[in-house]
Amino acid sequence: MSGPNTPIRNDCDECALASRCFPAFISVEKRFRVTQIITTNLTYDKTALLYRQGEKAKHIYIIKFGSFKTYISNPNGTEYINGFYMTGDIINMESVDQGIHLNSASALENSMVCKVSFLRLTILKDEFPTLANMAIKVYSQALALSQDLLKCISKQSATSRLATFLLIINRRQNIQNQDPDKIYLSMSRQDIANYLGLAIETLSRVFTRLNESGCIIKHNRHSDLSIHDRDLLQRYASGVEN
Amino acid sequence: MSGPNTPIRNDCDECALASRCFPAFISVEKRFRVTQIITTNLTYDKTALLYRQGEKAKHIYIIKFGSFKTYISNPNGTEYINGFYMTGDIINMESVDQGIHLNSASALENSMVCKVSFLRLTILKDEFPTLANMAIKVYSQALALSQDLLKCISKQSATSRLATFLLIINRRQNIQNQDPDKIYLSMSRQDIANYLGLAIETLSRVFTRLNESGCIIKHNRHSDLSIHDRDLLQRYASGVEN
DNA sequence: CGAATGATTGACATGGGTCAAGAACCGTGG
DNA sequence: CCACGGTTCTTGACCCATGTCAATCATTCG
Repeated sequence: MSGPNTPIRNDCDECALASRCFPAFISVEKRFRVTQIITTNLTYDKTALLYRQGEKAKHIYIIKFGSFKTYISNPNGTEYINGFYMTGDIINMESVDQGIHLNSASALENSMVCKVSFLRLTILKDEFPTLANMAIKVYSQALALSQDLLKCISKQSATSRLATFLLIINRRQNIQNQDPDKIYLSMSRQDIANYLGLAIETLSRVFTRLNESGCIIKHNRHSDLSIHDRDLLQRYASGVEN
Repeated sequence: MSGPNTPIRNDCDECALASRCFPAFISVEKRFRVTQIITTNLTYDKTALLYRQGEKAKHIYIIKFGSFKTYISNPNGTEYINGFYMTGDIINMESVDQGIHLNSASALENSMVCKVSFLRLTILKDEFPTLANMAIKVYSQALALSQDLLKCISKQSATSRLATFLLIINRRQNIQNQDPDKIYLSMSRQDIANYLGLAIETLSRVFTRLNESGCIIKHNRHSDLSIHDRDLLQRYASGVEN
């Protein structure tokens, strides 16, 4: 419910993400220009809204830590989750064209983001032409990811949907994780079920089945998992195993 | 099976798509530069392969007419369709980052494409900086579309999946269609079923149900439909109606 | 015209949705 | 720290939608 707090500091240089964010494409001497243009370190509490579907879209958001979901609300009250975003991801790239938020975004946990207006980004791009290459690179990545995620959902069985989902989440978290088998699910079961097109009860049952079969381990909190038998999980994902 | 034939002509000026393709962002006097860099009017016969998953990716492809599907082949032989592309669409934008084809693409009908190498596009971009804006616009659109398509699949019931799919296809075809209610499905039932995560028989049954309920009309060939009761189709899509 | 491929329909089995109850977890206040 | 209520997750029982298998019909192409 709470909005963003005031920025704490304006320094991209000591950001852990700098190497795969805007500064990476700009020489160290000129980086001060970036911090002039990017609003850094906005905090959002769990459940806080980043933006609302239908509003004018003016910024992209880079997640420094934490996670967000994006969702579409239908007139009849139903919601469709269409994306989960985590550390290092950029939110709202799909709205740059139309300038209107095509979905709403809310924080899944206490999170921190940096935001850049489309307009200022264009200014920066004219100053630093290499930035255009970066934009294309990042967009291409985002498209690849989005097609990858499609794989979860176009599968027929609930088991292979969840298995695929877990593998993709794991791969994305591995960029910052130390333990390569650890999975942290910041979203609720309801959100996952919605995203995968399953009933929450089915999802829960599949979780227990994956646990009993020994391919994943559930820890104390239901948001903490680890992959125990990656090979088996992969076979579930591809639908060979049931 | 057959490959591309030789280019017929090299002229973007008289192309119906020019207004929403590269030339649109370049002054008329300089357009000759575009035709020097783009390979225009390659023809692909039905079932012909545009590129193969795993190969080095060097080009994007603009569909002049016709349609293509992209699909991922799993080691165990199964295929997953992850996209349908039609007139005006650009194929392979997701591979620009990694430089490797993440899927295979094949023609669903006799089609014509223009292709541009990533490299030459970068050259052109340096010459015409506005092109970078176009790239971002096009990528943003592609992302928006891909999220839109996700809606089809994350729905629970087969009926709302197909209804959503038909509405999206219709909207995309309306850009060039005269009759706004006409739908032409160049892909097989098998392809649609695969894409929507349904069995082909279920899909077929849903088609008949949509037909019997009067919301779509099937014409002589199974690829030709029209929307008869758009409102009802929309209710099916949103899951209000069953 | 006939074979091959693709689409539809029918009969049956089952995975997963629905409803309901119970368990685990979380935040709040004492 | 524990007690309490609300929320979220899990489990069970039941049944329907959809997958599977098989037969038929339609369409395409030689």
